[in-house]
Amino acid sequence: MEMETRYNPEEIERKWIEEWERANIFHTEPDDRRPYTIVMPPPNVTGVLHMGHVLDNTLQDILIRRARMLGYNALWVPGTDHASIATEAKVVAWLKSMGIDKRDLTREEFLKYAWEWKEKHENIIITQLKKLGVSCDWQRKKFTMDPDMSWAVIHVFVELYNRGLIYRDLKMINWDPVAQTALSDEEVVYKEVQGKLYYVKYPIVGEDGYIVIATTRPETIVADTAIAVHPEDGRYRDLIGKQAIVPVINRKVPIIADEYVDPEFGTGALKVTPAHDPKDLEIGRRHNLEVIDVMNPDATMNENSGVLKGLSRESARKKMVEMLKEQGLLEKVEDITHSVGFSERTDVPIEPRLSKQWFVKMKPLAEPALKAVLEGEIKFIPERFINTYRQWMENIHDWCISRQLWWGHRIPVWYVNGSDNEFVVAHDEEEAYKIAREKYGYDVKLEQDPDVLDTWFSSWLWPLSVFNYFQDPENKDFKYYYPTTVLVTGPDIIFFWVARMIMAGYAFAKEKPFHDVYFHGIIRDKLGRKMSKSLGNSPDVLKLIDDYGADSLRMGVLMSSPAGNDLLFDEKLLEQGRNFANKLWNAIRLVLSWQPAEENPTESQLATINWFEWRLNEATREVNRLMDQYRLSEALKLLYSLTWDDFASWFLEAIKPKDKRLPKEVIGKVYDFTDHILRLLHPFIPMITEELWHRIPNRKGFIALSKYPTAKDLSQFPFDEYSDRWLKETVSWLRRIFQEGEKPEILYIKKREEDRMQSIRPLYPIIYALTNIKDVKEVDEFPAGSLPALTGTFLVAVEAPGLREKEIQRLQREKKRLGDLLKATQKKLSNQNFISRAPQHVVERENQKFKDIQAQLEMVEEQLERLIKT
RNA sequence: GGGCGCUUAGCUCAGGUGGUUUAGAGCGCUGCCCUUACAAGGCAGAGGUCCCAGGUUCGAAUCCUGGAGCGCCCA
Repeated sequence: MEMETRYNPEEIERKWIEEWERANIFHTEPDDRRPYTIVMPPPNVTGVLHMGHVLDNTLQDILIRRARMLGYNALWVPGTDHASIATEAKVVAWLKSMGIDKRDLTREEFLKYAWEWKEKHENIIITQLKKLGVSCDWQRKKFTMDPDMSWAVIHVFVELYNRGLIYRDLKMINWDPVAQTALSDEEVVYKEVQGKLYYVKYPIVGEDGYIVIATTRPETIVADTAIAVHPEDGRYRDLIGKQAIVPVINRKVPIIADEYVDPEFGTGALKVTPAHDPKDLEIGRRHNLEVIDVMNPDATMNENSGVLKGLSRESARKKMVEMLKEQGLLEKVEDITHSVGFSERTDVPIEPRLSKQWFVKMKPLAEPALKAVLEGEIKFIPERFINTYRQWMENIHDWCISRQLWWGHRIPVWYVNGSDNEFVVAHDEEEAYKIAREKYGYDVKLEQDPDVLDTWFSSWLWPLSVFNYFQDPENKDFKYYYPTTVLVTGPDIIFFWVARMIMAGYAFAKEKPFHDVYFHGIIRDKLGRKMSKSLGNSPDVLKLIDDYGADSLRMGVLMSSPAGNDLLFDEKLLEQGRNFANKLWNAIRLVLSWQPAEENPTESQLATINWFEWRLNEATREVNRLMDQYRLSEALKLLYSLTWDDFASWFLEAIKPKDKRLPKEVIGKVYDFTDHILRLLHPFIPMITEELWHRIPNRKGFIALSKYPTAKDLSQFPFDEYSDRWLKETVSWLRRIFQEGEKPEILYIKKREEDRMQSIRPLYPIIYALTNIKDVKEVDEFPAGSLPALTGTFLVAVEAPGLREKEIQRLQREKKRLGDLLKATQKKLSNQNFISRAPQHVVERENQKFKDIQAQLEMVEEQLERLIKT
């Protein structure tokens, strides 16, 4: 088979993705192997694949592919999420672009459009995901609004309601005035913004004076129902119990004392607006204050706001400030930086709003979930996220789960005869009527709650519901695959999703949803900013795949993303991946250009094979160790240098024949090593490795289903890290000498302890293969006039008369370095504390080091003297 | 205000539980090479007070305390 000189991923990647799918090799059923299970964090059907998905899914694919190759029954369940609020916003915008107003549609008509939109976009994201080469079981793909998944959501609502863990209440919630729905606390993003602090004078009733309050929201003055001061605050003690007049609307309100007030902030006097601030509402409840709501759902001012009626919050603020100025009640305005909550989805300021919503009581659910993580029943990687988790769980608030939207799971509550307080909770309308009739008699009329549930109220059931736990808790998939092995996700959704899944696992199945949680970093742009559509700094993933190939993309994002650390994305990273793919391609191209010959292997070939077998096994052991600890990017870096440096630059160069012919048994070994390396790499870069593997003669099946290499016993090899270093440094040194025009043929090595000599002796023939050296002589003394050098921990020399001056300088530098090192070592060894307290092997090592350096230094001095004399 | 993290080469980052004789990688940089696997490459090389100050220790990039700068999460 001909191979291009440059690797071209496009066609090859497409081919193997199709082949794998055709052979359906990633589908599994329960059997007697051990399971290794991952459920995919489902991407939204709203979007396109972004860099976060690439990282998240690449990590999962690496884990699942290696598990499969290690002999586990490896299942990766894919799926998509309906993303209630985000999708509804997109559909509304889409309708608008067609000239349709959502308000002109019935719920049913709207949902028809929404489903149409979903079908189209779900396909896009799945196609994109497949392009990454993910090995999930598409046969088991789920969507959070599939009938069975929806049933589970409804069932859980009913179940939790019956357990007393779901309730409806009038509370201050986070209101998104653009999406016009309630949000949970987690969907509010706090940002520091530049604002103004307005100091406003409220006249005291029956007196001449004023009480001055400071506020950032003067438009809510029209909703004030009290002024509060701290009970200990001497400035205002006399005013407590009196009344003040709210400016503009001239309402008389009481001046009250409350511990909540911070005397340090502003003037120490607080305007109390129970309908528009959560803290004020608490104060209001403590003091039985009137609650006056002055806003409409779209955050315009309503009829209670008097002259402000009909204005937006922003215009109302301006108008209020003008009026205060006119009336001389605005004392001053200060600049202030304060924290304001914004909607995660629509990015507008949240309006705190009193509203009747559905809530989940979280405390009882959180308890076992917190315990599981603190006690290590569920492992977090990296561990530090346990702190984040604990902090949130220990201060958990009830979860607002109702959303004033149409797209999503409709709340299974039916109100009786138009009542707001009388309702039944049931799986469906039929059951609702049954329950209602029993409770209220036969003439009931039921009307279902129009709202839907928070998307995360379905997501938290994901690991349970994808295995159909709720409809059939004893089914064999669930029994076999649950709990899943590992969840791979970003720390940004630790509260939204991870914590709640753990709660759901214990609340329903009485068992954790996963053993491990692997948190990866967030991908940011070059400047460290989070990627977002509004910034336009999110690269087009499909274009990146077109330009570099999916393997290179996977490799690029992985090379610098250790667990939990953010990654600054730069297209340069992908060049590294692409260059690596090309290197691998060409290395195998070289291997395949060699022909087997009926010859005996040379001494050099045997030595090279022996050395590389040792290197390969060392690397294999290390890679497996790293991967067992989820240190995937470290494993990949190690494989990168194994492939590029040890295999391509050293092994292949040393074994490379002059005439394209290699002895049969040598070529067999080369194929074995190539096969071995491709398997090690396969989980990381699956497509190119599958392709190259098939090009090695006699490979059957798929590399994706082959066995992952594990290390052999290494005790038979005499090598260690020092011998490896000696080989490489000696060759580099010799190359430098050849570059200078010298042509030595004999390498002299100063004899050392026999076991040390044995650790490098088998490498001599490799030096013959890589340099012009024809012979190595182990000597007690170097010949007069020869050039010595220290390579690794050995002294070597060649005859190179032309380099005398340069070498004198080099040796002088070397002498100084060794002298310093010797002094440092001597100091250490003369320290009695060191001798008595350090572990014996460390002391021995230091002793050995001292002797080595001393011998080396003497040698260098001697050579230097000789060079100078001649 | 509370919590978590980061600071190592020009840039981006690795460096389990302290001890690897010389702290690493990729990119960038310098010199020489289009040597029939690969110029998306080869060979050789330069480049680092490991943020600062104390401390623990025989020994600290690594552990502790404090400080400076930066980032994230929660309130």
